[in-house]
Amino acid sequence: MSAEERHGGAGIQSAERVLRILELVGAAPTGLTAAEIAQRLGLGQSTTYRLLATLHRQDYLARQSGEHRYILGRTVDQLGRALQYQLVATDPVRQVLRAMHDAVGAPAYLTVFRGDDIAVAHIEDSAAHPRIGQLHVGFSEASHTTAFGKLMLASRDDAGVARFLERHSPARLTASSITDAATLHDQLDEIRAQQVAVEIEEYLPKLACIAAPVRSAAGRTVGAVSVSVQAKDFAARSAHLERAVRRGAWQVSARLSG
Amino acid sequence: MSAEERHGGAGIQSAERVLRILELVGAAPTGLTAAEIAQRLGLGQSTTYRLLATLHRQDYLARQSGEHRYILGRTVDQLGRALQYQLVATDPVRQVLRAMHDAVGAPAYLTVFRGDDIAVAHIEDSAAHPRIGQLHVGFSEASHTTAFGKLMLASRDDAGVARFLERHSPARLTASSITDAATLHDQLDEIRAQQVAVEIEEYLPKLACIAAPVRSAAGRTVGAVSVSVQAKDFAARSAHLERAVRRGAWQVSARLSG
DNA sequence: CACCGCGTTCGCACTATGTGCGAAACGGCT
DNA sequence: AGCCGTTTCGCACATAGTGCGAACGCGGTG
Repeated sequence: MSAEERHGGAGIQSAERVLRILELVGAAPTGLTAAEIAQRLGLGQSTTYRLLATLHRQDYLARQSGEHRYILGRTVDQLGRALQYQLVATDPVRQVLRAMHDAVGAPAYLTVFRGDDIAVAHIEDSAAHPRIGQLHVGFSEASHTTAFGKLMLASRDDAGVARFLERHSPARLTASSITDAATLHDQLDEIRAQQVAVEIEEYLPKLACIAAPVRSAAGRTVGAVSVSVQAKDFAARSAHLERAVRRGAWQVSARLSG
Repeated sequence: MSAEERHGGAGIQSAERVLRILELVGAAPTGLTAAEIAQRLGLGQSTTYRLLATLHRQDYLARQSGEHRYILGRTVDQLGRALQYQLVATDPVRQVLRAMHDAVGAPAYLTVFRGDDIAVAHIEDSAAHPRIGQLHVGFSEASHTTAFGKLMLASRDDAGVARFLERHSPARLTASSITDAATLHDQLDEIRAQQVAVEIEEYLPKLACIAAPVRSAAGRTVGAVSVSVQAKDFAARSAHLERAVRRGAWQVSARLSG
């Protein structure tokens, strides 16, 4: 055993290297040469070429004729598409979000829970009601300070929540962010009872968000539908918004099973 | 040496296994359990778990709390996005295609050359002028029977073309498809001279397509802009179409460099 | 033409690296 | 308790992976 972890020691070296190569090439807009990769990973030529050959064979990497640079290949595209598909942002689902957006006059979000991450699968907004903050389609770390983050945590049992908190210490984002585990625990229980999660200025100042759970055919909570509005408007509109997200989440769930 | 290739012998076994796992998981809409993966690959438990641990650590795979299934993780998303970015289908570029579509009243395509593959980066169409055939956004094998495929081959030297033909024997798709290497060679020369490629019913019956090359700042041909129309209309409109794709390709090239 | 510089492949010797097997620790469920 | 299935651990073996240096191929250059 050379280095790595002293005990346990998962981590197949050559596998890690291959994965790292993919990331390197992905991060380089115009690709990388074998030499550059070898150098950045501190590997010998021989080894590098064999790793690259493996990636090339499986079409994870491609290279232009003539050029000596490696770029991402078709298999990466396939994987990305497969993932996109798994995020269920299909046309019928988008229509639901659009209807929600039109009904409440605010940006509507579909998020999908993936391990400890939350994937924003789709955002339906408009010039009049633009998406807020830096929230964009793609993966992001889950946070207990967002309405859908709460929903995700609420879908777990105590042990699951504990495991999450071990890895993600509850950082305070705004003055209203919860940092106390007991308080969070209570709030999750209430969310489990109501099947709706609310967040007011815990994630971003001036903003509030309300989310309802999307379920798989088997009943598992797999994601959330949410809308975000100005915090000052929230109290007056909450009943209406709640009905809208509940309906939207239900419709999305139905579209999934169908 | 166990099996695999008798000589030479590229192919890092554990790397291949890791990549194969990614594909397996990607192909399974709801993910796979460790046992299923082990079984499908014919591997021992121990080994499988170590490979999975590696993928999990680097966030190529994720798993829901509670669930024992592995699903694609955030790094796959990142790679897919990086690739998308490399395909240059940015907003300004799309605007160019939209303008082309409006100008010629036909679907407009942006393709990017990637090794021996062609990636359809974007299609701009409309209800009145829908995209044709099964051509969709994503990777596909290059073919000398498409206008952009010809353009890609024309961007290579003789050796490069030869290498391509070794792997992709020129199959006849329609009655008009070229199958003779010498004829193809001549046509490629003409394309190099004109800097435009035309295809009439060589790929799909009743359809014609005209494409112009997109270039990188360095002058390399990196892709193509094209429009496809009914074959019977082509002759009468060809001058107009040619001007449109030339202008579009130029504009896209400029957007890339800028 | 002989001489580089660069990218790529080859051969080889060494042992670290990856492997399978079996046992054991978990965790849920009845 | 007992009985799943899942996951971790420990160990012994040799395969699979590694680095090094040399050879090959090629395009450009004085």
